[in-house]
Amino acid sequence: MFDRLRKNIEKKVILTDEEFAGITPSFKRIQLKKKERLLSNGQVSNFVVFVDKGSLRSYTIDEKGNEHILQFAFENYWIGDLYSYLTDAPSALNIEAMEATEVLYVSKTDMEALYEKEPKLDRFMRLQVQNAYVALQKRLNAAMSVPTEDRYLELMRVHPDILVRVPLIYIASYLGVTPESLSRIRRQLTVK
Amino acid sequence: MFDRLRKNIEKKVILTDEEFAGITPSFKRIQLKKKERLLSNGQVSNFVVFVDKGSLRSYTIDEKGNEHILQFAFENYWIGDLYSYLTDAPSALNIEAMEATEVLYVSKTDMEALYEKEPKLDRFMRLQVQNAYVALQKRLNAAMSVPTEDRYLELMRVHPDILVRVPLIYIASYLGVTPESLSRIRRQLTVK
DNA sequence: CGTCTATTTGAATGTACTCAAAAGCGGTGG
DNA sequence: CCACCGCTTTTGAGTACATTCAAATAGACG
Repeated sequence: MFDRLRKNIEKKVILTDEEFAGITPSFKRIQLKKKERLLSNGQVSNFVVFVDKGSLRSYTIDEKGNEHILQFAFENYWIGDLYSYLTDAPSALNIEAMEATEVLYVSKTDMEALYEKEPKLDRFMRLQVQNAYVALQKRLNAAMSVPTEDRYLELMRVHPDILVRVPLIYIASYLGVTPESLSRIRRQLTVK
Repeated sequence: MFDRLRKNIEKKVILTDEEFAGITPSFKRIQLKKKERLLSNGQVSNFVVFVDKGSLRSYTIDEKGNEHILQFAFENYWIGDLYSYLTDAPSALNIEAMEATEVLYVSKTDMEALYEKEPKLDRFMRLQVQNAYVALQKRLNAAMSVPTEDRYLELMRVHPDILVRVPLIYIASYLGVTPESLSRIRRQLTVK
């Protein structure tokens, strides 16, 4: 039931069976249909979720109505809006299932209580955020210095599953280009 | 001597005089001349610094030899390479003084000892990283969805001091455009 | 099978880039 | 104190790359 969650946490901190059992009651399993939203912009992200099955994307919508994907989340990923979570301000993000998805949901209230009760989880989350920060910095740097084609190839290299699970329009949005441009880049690649 | 540091930490956690006195011996004051480097790529960033006076920039150099600025750090900023710090891997970043600068330097060894000794500092750094993450996410999103001109104006609005302290070439690099392009954008703005 | 969405392709446009050169500015040494 | 040197900023011209708009094709799903 919570195998995947435990394995994920234990990549960073080891828990006894008792400790883990103390955590699980705060996690609620939620089923999402394709295109169903976990968070809509304007709402407060007073939760965090762990993806047990399926996939989601978080994205903003600009004033022209264009979507910009910030993050994909597959099995074993954590997702939420940290800004909104920390400040209790309305979120600018939307978080939506890309396919039938199951997440383990913890409310902010429960999460803060867990941090108090189980310091290892506190440490776990700190490491989690640090890693996320590092990954984000790398991505920003790539966005500024690496051609779209190379970033596409790199993404496919690191996440070959994305190609089959995620439509091109979303990949294009994640890379910061239009679907048309990515389609052309792809064609160039098949020619080579 | 450490007034600015204390004020900075106490924006997030309150320390008694004793607690603060327990921390300061780990900080070493370092003077940097203009263009002098705190970190060169290839070195391990086994430290973190607090900027007490002056300013620095962190940047990468791509295979074409172009620089890409990731971060500016003025008075009251913390800077280092978190990735290299966490993993002990050689850094891809350069950190360089933009003017005569004074930083308060803590080695990783000392810092980890301080975390053990003073849990409040642990909490402080966690909040620090969380805020940095949130700011970075916002910047990535803006880079994808907001025109350069608007990002330039926003930067000037939030940091009017940058205009006078930082050369245009660095601002251009931070925004992810060439100096020529930013110069033209600026001209457009004066016409309007 | 039909409908809705995703992907591809084409043509015209625009935005930022490169390369080159001139003008401006600041700091240093004579 | 001024002249010079190096670096920054501006300007111009040509080019490359991604965008927009429009339309055709392909695929997915009920």
